[in-house]
Amino acid sequence: MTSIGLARIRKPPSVPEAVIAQIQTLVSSGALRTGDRLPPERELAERLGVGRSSIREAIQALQMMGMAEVRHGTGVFLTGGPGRWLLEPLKWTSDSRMRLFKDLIEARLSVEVTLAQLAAQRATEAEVAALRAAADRRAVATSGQYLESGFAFHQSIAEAAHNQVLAFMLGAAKHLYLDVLAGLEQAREPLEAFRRSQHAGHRRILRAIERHDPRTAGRAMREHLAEIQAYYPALVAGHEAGGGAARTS
Amino acid sequence: MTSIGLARIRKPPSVPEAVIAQIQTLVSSGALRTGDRLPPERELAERLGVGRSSIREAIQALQMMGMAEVRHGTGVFLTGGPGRWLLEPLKWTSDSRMRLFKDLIEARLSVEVTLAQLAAQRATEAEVAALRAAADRRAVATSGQYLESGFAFHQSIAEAAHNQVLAFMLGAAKHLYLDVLAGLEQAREPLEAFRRSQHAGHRRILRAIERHDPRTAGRAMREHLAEIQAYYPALVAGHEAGGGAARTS
DNA sequence: TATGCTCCTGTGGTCTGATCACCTGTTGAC
DNA sequence: GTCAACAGGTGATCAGACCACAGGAGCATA
Repeated sequence: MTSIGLARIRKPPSVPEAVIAQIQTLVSSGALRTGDRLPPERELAERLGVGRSSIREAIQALQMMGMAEVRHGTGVFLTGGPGRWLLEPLKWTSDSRMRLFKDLIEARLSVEVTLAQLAAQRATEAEVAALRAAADRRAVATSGQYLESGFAFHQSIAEAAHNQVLAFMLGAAKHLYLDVLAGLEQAREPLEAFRRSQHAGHRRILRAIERHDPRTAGRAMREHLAEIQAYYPALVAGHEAGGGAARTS
Repeated sequence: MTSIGLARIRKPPSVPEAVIAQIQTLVSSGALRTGDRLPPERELAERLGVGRSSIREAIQALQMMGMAEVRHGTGVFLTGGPGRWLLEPLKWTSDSRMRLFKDLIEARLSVEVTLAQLAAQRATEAEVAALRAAADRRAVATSGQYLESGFAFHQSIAEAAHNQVLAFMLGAAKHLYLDVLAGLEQAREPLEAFRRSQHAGHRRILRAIERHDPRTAGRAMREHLAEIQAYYPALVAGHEAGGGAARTS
C-alpha cells in the first residue's frame, strides 16, 4: 500500500488567491512600489473580471500580512514590512500579559544580539550615520513618542545588519511589544534616570558598531535589553499593586 | 505645542474587527478551543446581526494570522500557531531566493540556538521524551516527509524551551523555509551521507538537553544548522548549473 | 456482506447591486 | 484671503442569489 509513486494533486487557487498572485507579480516586477495606490476596488473587480467581494478579501489578506494599508474614503496603498497582526495569536492564547512580556524580551534578546553583531560586521558608512541620527533623535523625544523613537534606533540596527528575515521578525515583535507594554503600564512615564541609562546604552551599542566590533556590540545590546527586562516588571508590579486591577482581555 | 494633555481618540472598530474581537473573547475565555468548529457563516451573520461579507472578512483575517482553517463544504475550524502567510511579504520583496535562504538560515541560527539553550534549562521529563520520539521518527522518515519530520524535532525543542514568542517565530520561519527550499531544490533528494550526519546532529542536541547542559546544547544546534547552511547552497549551485533555469516568480 | 453509485443537504465560494460613511478637492460666500 | 458647504470618488456594509464542494443516506449491484 505504500509509495506507489502517487503525485500530489494541485488544486486550482481560489479567486482571492489569484488576485493576490497578480498583485504579487506587479510588486515583484517593480511595477508597483511601496507607497503606490492600488486601483479602486470597483475598477480592480472589473479589470480582473471578478466580483468585488473577492477583491475585498484579497485586500484584507494583503492588509493582514502587512503589504497594504486601507484608508477609508481614500484608497488602498502598498506598504512594506510586517503588519500589526502577525503576532496577534500570541495575545489570544497567552495566559497572562506578564508571561507574554517576559517571552517577548527573551525573544528580543535572541534576535537583537544577533542583529547588533551583524550590524557591526556589515554596516556601511551611511547606515552608521543613520544610527547616529536615530540615537540623537531619541535623546530629545517627547514623552508621547518615547517608546516609538526607542524602537526606531533598534530598527536602524536591523537595517544595518542586512538580514531581511531578522529585521522582519523584529518589526513584528515591535507591534506586540508596544501593545503589551501599553496594556501593562497604561499612562505611566519612564523615570528620568531610566531614560538616561537607556540612552547611554544606545551610545555604547552605537560606538561598538562604529568600530565594527561585533563582540562588544552584541554584549552592549544584551546589557541594554537586560536593563529593560529588569526595569519594567518592577514598574508593573508597583502599578498593579497601587492602581487598577489586572485585566485579562 | 507639546504635551497639553490631549487624550487619544478611540475610533470605533470596524464590523469585521468587532467580529474578530468577539471570537477572541471566546478563545481567551476557553469557550472555544483549538480544533473546534465555528458556527456556519450564515448563522454567525444572523446571530451577530451583521452581513455575511463582514463575517467572511473576519474569517479571512483569522485565517491569515493562523487562528482558523477553512474547509470548503465542511466548516471553519480553530487552529493555533502561525499561518503560512506571515512571512510571505519577504518573498515579494526579496531580490533572490538564494539571498532569502541565506537570511533564513541566519535567522534560524539566532532563534534556535537560544531555543536549544532554553530547552536544556527548562525541559520537563515528558518533553525530553517527546524529543526522543521525534528524533527517532526522523530516522525512519520516508523521503516525502523528510523535511517536515526534520522540522518536527526542532519544534519539539521550541516547545520544551517554554517561550511562546520564539516558538511562534520558528513556526513562521518553517513555512517560508520549506517554501523557499522547495523552489530551490525541486525534487532533489538529500544525499544519504547528509541525512545520516543530520541525524547525528539531532542526537547530539538531544543528549545535551537530556543532561540539561545549555552551553553544549547551543553549540550543538549551531553546528547542526551550520551544516545545513554549508550543504544546501552547494546543492543549489549544482542544480542550477546542471538543470533548470533560475526563476524569479 | 461488501462495494459502488446517486442524490440530498449543509456548508463555504463568488457575484451582483444597492446604500452608507469617509476623505478630498472645489466652489462660492464673506 | 478665509472658511464653510458641496460634490465626487472611494471604501464599508448589507442583502440576496447562485455555484462548488464534502459527507452522509439510501439504493442497486455483485
